[in-house]
Parts: sequence; C-alpha cells; structure tokens
Amino acid sequence: MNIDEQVELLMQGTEYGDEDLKKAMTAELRERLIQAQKEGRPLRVYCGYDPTSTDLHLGHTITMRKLRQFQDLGHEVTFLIGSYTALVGDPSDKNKARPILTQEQVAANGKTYADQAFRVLDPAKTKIRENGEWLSKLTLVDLIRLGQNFTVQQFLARENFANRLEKGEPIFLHETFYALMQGYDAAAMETDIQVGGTDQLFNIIVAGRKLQEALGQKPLVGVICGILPGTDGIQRMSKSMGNIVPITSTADDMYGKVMSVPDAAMSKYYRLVTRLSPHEIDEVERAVAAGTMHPRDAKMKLAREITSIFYGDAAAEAAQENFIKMFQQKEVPDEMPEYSLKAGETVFDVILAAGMAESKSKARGLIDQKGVRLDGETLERGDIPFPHPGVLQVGKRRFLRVK
RNA sequence: GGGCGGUUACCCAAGUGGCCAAAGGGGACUGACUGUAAAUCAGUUGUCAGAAGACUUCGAAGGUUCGAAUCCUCCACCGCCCA
Repeated sequence: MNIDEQVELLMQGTEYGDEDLKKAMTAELRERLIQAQKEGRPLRVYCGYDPTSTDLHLGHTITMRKLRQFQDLGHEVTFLIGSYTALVGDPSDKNKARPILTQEQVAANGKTYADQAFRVLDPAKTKIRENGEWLSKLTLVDLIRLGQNFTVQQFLARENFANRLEKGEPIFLHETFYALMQGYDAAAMETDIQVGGTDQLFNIIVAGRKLQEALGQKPLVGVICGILPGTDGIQRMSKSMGNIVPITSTADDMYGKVMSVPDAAMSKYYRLVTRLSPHEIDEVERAVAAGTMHPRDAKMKLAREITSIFYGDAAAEAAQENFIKMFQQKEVPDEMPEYSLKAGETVFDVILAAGMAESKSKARGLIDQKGVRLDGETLERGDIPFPHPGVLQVGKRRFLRVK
C-alpha cells in the first residue's frame, strides 16, 4: 500500500468538525508516515479505554478497528487501560459527572476489556499498559505544573462544559483534571499518534499536543474517529441509551441488532466498524444509489461482516440463515425459552411468570392490542385458562415454548 | 457563611387547595404498512380489578384541612448571586 492509500485508509471515518483541523492532521499524518518509513521505525500509536463497565459494545470497537489498521501497517499499538483516568471519569461525553469507581472495579473491568479487545486487535502485536503506571507517580507539584499549561477559559470553551454552564448544571473541579491526565498519558508514552472518538477532540488535540510540546516532544497526530450511532440510528451508541450492540451478544443477536439499524446510519457502520476498504464501501454505496443493490441486501452484507468479525464466517452465515428464516419467512425461531404449564394457569399467569410483561396491566394492554398470539392465533383474553401447549408470541420478538 | 430559586412518572416539562393517576413533548411498547429499516397512521404507557371502582405516587418526614403535587414546619440534595 502506498502512502496515499495508507492515509486514505487511516483517515476513513474520521471526523474533526472543522475542515482546517482535518487538513492539518491529514498533512501531519502523511508526514509522519513518510518519516517513519525513512527511519525504518514503527509509529507509536495508542488509544485509551476507561474501564467503566464490563461490557464493550460496537461503539468501542471503532477505535480498535482503527488501531488494527495501524497494526496491519506495521506500527506499534498500545491498548491503554485508563486505570487512573477511570477514577476521575471523563466528562467529555456526558452532561453529568460520572459516578466515581473504586480501584477494585476498575481493575476487574480492565481485565475483561483487554480480553474483549483481542477480538479486533492482533494479540501478538498489541501492548497493554495502564496509565496508573505513570499517573500514580505524579506529585501534587507535578500536577500543578501541568496545570500551568492551560487556562480556565480553554476549559470553559469546551462544548460540553459550556453547555452545562449555560444550563446551570454542575461542573466539578475534578473533571478538569481528566484532560490533563490524558494529555500526560500521551507525553509519558512519547506518542506519535493518538486515536480517539470525537468526544476526545479536546483531550487529544488540546491537552495531549500542548503537554507534549511543553515537555519538548513533537506533538502527536490525532486520529479522531466518528461516533457510531446506536441501533436507533440517531443517538450515539451507549449503554445508558439502551441502543447498544454488545460485542458479547450471540451471533444471531448481533446480526439481528445490526439489521434493525435504520438505513440512514448504514454508511457510518460501514466506515467505522467493518474491515472493508474505502473503495469497497464506495462500491456498495454506489450500487445502492444506482438501484442495482437493494438497501436491505446492503444491510445484510453489513450485518454479516460485523458478525463475522467477532464470530467468524461460519457463525455469521448461520446467523444470516436464521434471520432469513425467522423474519423474512416469518417462521418461529428454533430456539426459545421454554415453560412448563402448571395446572390452572391463565394466559396472564404464564406471561407474567415468563417475564414477558412487567405487570398484569401491561399484559392486559398487550392482549387488548392484539399483540399476543398462540401458535399464530391472536388471543382475545388473558384471564382464561391457558388454551393449549404451543408457541406463545408476545409482540414481535418475544417467544416462549409452552409445554 | 449570607440572599434567592428549584426537586413532578423512563427523560424534559405543565400544574400553586377539590374538575389530578396528574397537560404537552420525547422515548418505549402494540397494531397496520414494510425490508425486524425509515417515514406514516391508529393505540397503549402507576398497580390491582371484567367494569364501575379501589389503592399507591409529584425529593423525605411531620402538620393544617372534609379534602394537599399545590398551604405550613423541619430535613436532604441541586442551581444562581454575594463572600
């Protein structure tokens, strides 16, 4: 791959929110690649992950995919676990301060993060480090010195702080340390390239570069990845929005979740979380635009690709077949929870016992709305004894085999 | 530390003694239509009850009243201004 192609691939899916910045970063990236080639040394690339929960979702894999691209081009990739930054909580993507985690939680989460990351990254070529390694050694004086490189105004100008200020929501002092800590990570590792989401723009472009410069290093190149919308297609994918595709979900589930993503978000999914080259993606989009490819088929290709990244081709193929059977041909799924009918139980009893509705009122509502079927027949009442064993379907996708 | 304002259901938010289980919007859910997409249309969205209705709920606890989300007292938390 020549330098131009490398730059194109590495800049795919990036978003800077500012054309000039993007141009500048692209130019710097090119320069670094050339320089690295000349000197015959790999670039030091990293992305940090704060282990704030146990489950990673597709949104987290965007930057991993980007790291993987660097890895495949022969560069040195560090998967940095933010053991210390997680203690502070990144204010970037929240309108509220994050809950403070204990050191034990952080340690436990960090472990599972690395394991999950290796579904995308090449374990043999990945360094795993924790930022506690160097952040724990900073003294108060060190921290104060770091703070001398920034003004309060710079922080208040940040979009999310500015919003909170405007709305009268609290901004805690400790939140401002986050950027300093992250910037220091970059300096401590003498980073060439830092990868992160658009919410990290400030931390990377302002904090990281400035601190490196202050410490006499060449400022890093920020590769800022776009944000993946969740399954609703609008809000960013995040656990609290309930629109995530967990990377630990089953192949069938992953395939189905990707299929439920609105068309409008397809392009982002292709660019941010697949292994396809910019060229191949263009081809798919052209075909859809020209009408030679059905948008549904483009999405099936996407769902299959994503499932394959995590489960391999065979499982992705199987997931696709299940999907076709279940939803395109309206057959009931092969596997579903089972329930043993007890004497005298009504339809309501079964629905509630199986957790298919939260309360009897909700169940009543579902029946009234013709949302409950037994072997395909709509049930009119819920207070009658359960008619006969069979497949109970509540809504579109909740199934129960009643025996 | 002082002054003022706020806390309503999943979220935002209206409501300042009875007509309040509580407007409106968003979200979620169901049905129709579809490509398990979007858009659109119709409906549901505190719990129990077949229905009438009953019960619990407007930050917490007490109180006034025939009756309180609404008035009073105290407590907790948040914001703004002044230090």
